Parts: sequence; C-alpha cells; structure tokens
Amino acid sequence: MRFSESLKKNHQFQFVYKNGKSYANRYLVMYVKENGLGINRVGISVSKKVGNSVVRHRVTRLVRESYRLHEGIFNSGLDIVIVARPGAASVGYEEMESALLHLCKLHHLIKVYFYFDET
RNA sequence: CAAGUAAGACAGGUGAUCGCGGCCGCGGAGCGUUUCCGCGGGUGAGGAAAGUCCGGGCUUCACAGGGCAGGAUGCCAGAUAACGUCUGGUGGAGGCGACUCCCAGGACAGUGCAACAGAGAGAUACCGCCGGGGACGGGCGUUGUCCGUCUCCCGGUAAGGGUGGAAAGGCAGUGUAAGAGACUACCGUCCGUCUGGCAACAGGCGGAGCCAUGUAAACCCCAUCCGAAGCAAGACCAAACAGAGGGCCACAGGCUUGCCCGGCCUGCUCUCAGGUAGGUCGCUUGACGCGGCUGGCGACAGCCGUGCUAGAUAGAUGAUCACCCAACGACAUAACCCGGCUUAUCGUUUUGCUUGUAUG
Repeated sequence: MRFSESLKKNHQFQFVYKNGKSYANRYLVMYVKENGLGINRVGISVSKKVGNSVVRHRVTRLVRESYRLHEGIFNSGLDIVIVARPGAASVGYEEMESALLHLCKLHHLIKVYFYFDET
C-alpha cells in the first residue's frame, strides 16, 4: 500500500487497545491512536470465534481491500486497529466497505475536503 | 434402457481493470555488501492443504552398567525406507449375482466377572414321566390279586414344560418301567494319518460316544517391534544487558530414557529491580511427477526418456465488470518434507462388471 504500513507486534496492538479511542458497529470494531509518524499503520485482527482458517483469511482480505481502495481519503499519522466481530463471517464486499466507512466517519478520519465533496 | 456394484478423473472457465508474496531482467538512489524505488516478464495452496491417529527421513541430546516398568501389533504369505498401510490368499458373515464386511493368537498357566430370570449356570429334580413302599377306597375273593386316589416316604430319569445369550453335541431310530451316546445311521466335534499347498488351511481315510459355558474392546499369557524430544528441531552472525539485599549449610537442585539402584555436575533458595528476543541458513530436486518398455495375478520393482511445479515468517490468491453454465459454486488455506489412515464435501463425468427386460 502506497501510504501505509501494517502493525505487526503484539505490543503495538496492546498499546493501541489501551490508549486509543474506539467505535464499533455490527461487523467491526475500530481503535485509533495518533502515532506522529506521518504515515498510517493498520492492523487487522480476526479471532477464531469468527470462523475457520478460510473464513478468517477472507474477512482479512475484505477489510484490507476496503481500506486500500479508500486509502487516499484518510488522514495521516494514525495507528488503526480493526477487529472483526463474528457477524462479519458471512458478509460480502459492499457491506464490509460501507461498515468501514461508517466507522471512519465516527472517528472523523476522513480528510476535510473529501468530506465536503460528499455532502 | 432400468436397478445395482467396483475403480477412477475434475474441483468452475475465459477476458478486462486495480491489488499482494517469491523469482528473473533492466533502470535509478547508494563508494560498495545490504537496502529502497520504478518498469517489464514469469510464477504462486488441496483432494482432502483439515484431524494430528500411525510410520519414516532430517536435527539435537543420550549412547558406563544392572533391574523393573510402559506402549504398539496379533490368521498366512508377500510389497515397502517403514507402518497399525497396501496386495494376494485362508476362514467366517451378508447378497440371486457383480461384490462387500470382519480389533480373525491363547480360556487344561492363574485371577476376576456373568446382572435379571430360572428348580438348577464347573450345576440341578420345580412341574412332569416311571418303579417300589405306605395309607385309603372299590371289584373278585379269602388272607392273596387287580384297579383307582394321595398337601405321605424312598428311588430312577433329562424325553416334554418353563427361564435364559448359554441347560452338558443335533436329528431320526433301536432300546427301556420311564429314560439316557446305553446302542445305530447321517451331520458336527476331537484325535491320528495320507494327499495338495511356502503357509494359513482344504479334502480323503480310519478311530474316539464326545468330562464340561461365555468373556482376553477384563487383568493376564505368548510372539514380534519400540532410546527421547521435535523445524519454536537445530546451526551461524550481530546487538543489548545490572544486578542488589536477606536466609540456609548438605538439606537440595540439574543432567543421565519413564522409575529405582548406580554415575556425573553445581553451592542452593527467597525478595526486589532491570533488559533483549533482529537477521541468515535449515527451506524445498524429492523413497518426486509424467510417458514408455520389462518382470510379477497384484501391491510393487528395474531400466530408458523427459519435466522442475509456492516457500511466506504475523504470514501472499482478493475486489469489480462481462460472457459461458442448471449452479451465489460444497468441504476447506501449505508453514521442514514424504508414505498412509480417518473425517468433511455442492456437483459433473469416464470405464469395467452383475441382474432384469427388449431386440438380434
């Protein structure tokens, strides 16, 4: 991804969980914390409650694809952790995309001029 | 054509745009190794990748010794690196048949268990049947004999009833007071012997009237095999680090195959505080795939030709559109690698064979 890296280490996840702000909807939970690096770092977490290995990989790909296609409209300098809830197992791409954008609006992550363009 | 049976094959495809992990090439940043960026090419999960139930390769540790445990397998022969797998047989069970299924050693080494029912379960007389005695009644009749009855006594019996998974070989006859392998034929069992077979075993002949249930997925016995842990194995490179205080004095801890004996090493323990876990290799060419020939009933083996087909390290296959199609495709994501087993699975399709019907 052009402007982003991924979160990898367990302690990075724990830091965002403890210090970040969170919003949730039916399929996803999103934690956000500013990192001061000028780029975004994204971590996707799918637990075994969601499904077996195939289902978990599919959910991960849908979330990553949704983020990738809208990467340009995000603010920069954030650590974002997206946790999939069990209901996400049977969801298609379009629903996943709308769920992600909904959480972004709640966090006010979208760059201001894009926000005005939509309204 | 219908029903069945056995063995396979495939696991959506094509095109376009965006996106991801390795690899190769080119260009740029960079003194250079490393690294980063861009462009192009090519490549990128399964039949079960799953469960982790067996077996092996590989790696490290242990390879003074003795003893005791523990685990697995279980008809025979073969295949294999090995196996609990596979192949071919034997025996048993099911099916008209093609064919399928079977945790298939030993119960005179020992121990345990066998509920309930039933009279009785390494044993039995409850009902029944039969004989003798006694009592009572009756007929004939004169101190006997015949018949009948019994809340009586003694004995015989395993035919019949009933219980049970199982009642001491089965069935038919002879026999008998009634019965019984007591005796006889056939079948079964056991023993001996001959023939065939490497063997499991099969068949023939002869003999023995048949002395004793089941369970070994109860302990156990016998035979064979098994050192342990696992790629977070392990090897190398680089970097960081911090110890302090108290208690105890041979108690203890670690290693040595699970335990014991024995052996080797180390001071040990508690409290408080602090710090790092980055990279390279292992890592994919292998008991490999495909085709052909030869040997073998077969599993498989040998030879020749040919091919290279993921190697990530928080972990790469996705999204959108169009068309094909009956179908949003079912089950499901490699993590060191192989050989098997087991389980899950929407469907499509090929071939052999069996039975029935029709036609010739």
